[in-house]
Amino acid sequence: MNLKELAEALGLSQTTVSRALDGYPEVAEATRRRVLEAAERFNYRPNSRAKALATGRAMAIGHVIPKSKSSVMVNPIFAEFLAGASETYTGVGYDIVLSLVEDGDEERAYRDMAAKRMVDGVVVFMTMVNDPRIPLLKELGLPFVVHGRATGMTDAYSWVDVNNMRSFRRATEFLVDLGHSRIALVNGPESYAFAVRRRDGYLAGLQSRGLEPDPSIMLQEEMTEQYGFRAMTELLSRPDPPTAYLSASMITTLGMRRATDSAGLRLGRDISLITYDDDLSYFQNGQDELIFTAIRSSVREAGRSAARTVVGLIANAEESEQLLLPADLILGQSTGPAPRAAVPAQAALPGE
Amino acid sequence: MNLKELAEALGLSQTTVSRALDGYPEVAEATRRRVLEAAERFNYRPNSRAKALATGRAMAIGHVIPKSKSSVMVNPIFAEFLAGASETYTGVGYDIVLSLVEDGDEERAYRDMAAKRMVDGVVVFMTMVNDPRIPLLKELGLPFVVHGRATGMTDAYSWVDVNNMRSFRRATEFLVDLGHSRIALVNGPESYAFAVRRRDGYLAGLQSRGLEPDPSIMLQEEMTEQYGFRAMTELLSRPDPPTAYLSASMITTLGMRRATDSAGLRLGRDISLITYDDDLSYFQNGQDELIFTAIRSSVREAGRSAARTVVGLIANAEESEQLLLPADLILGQSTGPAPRAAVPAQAALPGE
DNA sequence: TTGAAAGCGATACCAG
DNA sequence: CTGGTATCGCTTTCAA
Repeated sequence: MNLKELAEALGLSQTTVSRALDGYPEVAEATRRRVLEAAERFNYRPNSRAKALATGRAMAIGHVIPKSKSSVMVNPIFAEFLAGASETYTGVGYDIVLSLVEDGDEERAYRDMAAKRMVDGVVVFMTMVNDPRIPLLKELGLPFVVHGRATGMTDAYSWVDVNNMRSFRRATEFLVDLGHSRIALVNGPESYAFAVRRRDGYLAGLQSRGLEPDPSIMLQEEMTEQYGFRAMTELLSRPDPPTAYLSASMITTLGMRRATDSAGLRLGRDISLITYDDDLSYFQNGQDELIFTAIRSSVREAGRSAARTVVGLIANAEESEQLLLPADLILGQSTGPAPRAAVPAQAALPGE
Repeated sequence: MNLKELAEALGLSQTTVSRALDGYPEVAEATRRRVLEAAERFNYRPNSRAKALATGRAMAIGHVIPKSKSSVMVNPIFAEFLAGASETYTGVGYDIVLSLVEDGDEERAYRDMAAKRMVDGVVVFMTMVNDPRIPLLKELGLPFVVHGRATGMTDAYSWVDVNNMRSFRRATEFLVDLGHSRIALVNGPESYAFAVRRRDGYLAGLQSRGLEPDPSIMLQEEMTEQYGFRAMTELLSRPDPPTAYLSASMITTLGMRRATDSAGLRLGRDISLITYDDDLSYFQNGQDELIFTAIRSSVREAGRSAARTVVGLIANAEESEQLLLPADLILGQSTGPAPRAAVPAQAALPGE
């Protein structure tokens, strides 16, 4: 059923039917009711391709994901972000176009999207230091929002981020306050902006407690299980292994736990481990381990916000928003008998 | 730059330019070269919305994902499948439209997709026993391929699956042969078709080794970390805890490992654990744990195949393919000194 | 308050 | 081999 047929069935012109459906004010109330009722009855939906062509709006947002970084897809953070974004999109009638591209094909993917007009805007993930996609998208004139913040950029652009720096600073301080002095950082690659911020937070945490950083226990690599396993195995085999660990991702942590098992060590007793995107419920279950829930809900909100922003940019090409969400940081310790009170989230500080 | 402008710049008609670009044979070789060169120079790409309207092909495939099952997004299997599918899609010029929907809104999501003509076909995930989406999509006339197989369906439909049943049978037999007689099954919800097949494989494995199943150690639930933790904690607290465990997903296993840690037990020494979608590399690293790599590569191939099939269905609405991929099952044991030889994959048996 | 008609940017049929 | 023109389904002036 298309507009023409619907209009014929109603004995009205396409114009009137279209207007009634889109809520234009100049259509008589009785007519509108009749149209709406018929549309419902015939299960009519406007053809989105024709609509896109006529209005110049595709009503879709592109999300380009470099494929080799397949860890991204497995990342709970990514899933959470996308879930949040989709909440917003469905609310305003936008669709998500997913583009998994080979590394190196990213530029072409964006150029294609822009030229083919499949999407009205894009969301950029896994932002790099000095990310080349930002000037590229500016050049293409494709509205975009960045999840994370590129560093070393002079241009203004819209971004949404969670407070990685503060999360890692507080986690580090927390571990120091528990008595740890050798704390390893099992970070993602510091070519990513978020990894740099996490490292900086870690360093700030050490410094605030008067500890010197040891570069030999600060690792960075693509966040896979294998990496976690190798890193932990190697660290534990040292003469003076760290007693506490900060892990950048759940997947990496999975590998680290394997290594811990292999070494016959027990988390929470022999060593402490804090994972960035881990889940709080274990702590509530009285699990014998340190838990650090930084972000699930913040990331979901970041997704919503990014979606709102990109949609706003499309409507008004001038707008440029920047939003820093506090990571809802909750720390727990179970070596004591009772759960520690959760540390309340703080408002974001400028520059963090 | 659009077709009209490109044609004007070349002093040719839109028709000729269009034909040259799409590789029609009747255009002069010299003209074609000239057109191609100009298109390249002006960075011209046909507007996909206009093309879709004119051809009746959206050149996009929809993937609808129920949101509450957010575990799906985190599932490595899902990521792998999507990566495989996208390889095929990019090869043939299709895009992926992702639709995360609230549970219960699924039917509406499919109806929308069909009526709005955003996509030419869909891929169905997390297939249920007697999945209502299959008759729905048939009714809508939207070409589709199912990842997994619904049971209890009489209609023919296209599906791609990995051999869940055989994987779990062989894993079970493997554990029995190692000397285990109490093997727990930490399964996904048996409302999903794949979970039923896994259970059946598990039961077949026990039976082939002359063991009686114990329903009290066969669990099923949505595959989250929390579930893994709770299930394992509970099982370990029993007077006669199982000595071996079959887990349905990496995420669930993560929770199970926590519980194992809490209980002060060590995998590979005190108990054995096999995870469906786990990674082989640990075994090769000499990790002290049983490893079961069933599927990553098979699932990627399943993704490719599903994409090929749905694209084929769109081209030829009569076609209906069904493909069962063997799970590339590799078992290892590290209690002995040397890695066991990998068990070679077998061809799929009918009915499995 | 309603309708006729001109696009939007491609494809594809029919002539030449 | 090349070009004119109708068409896809909708939105949006412009008239009535």
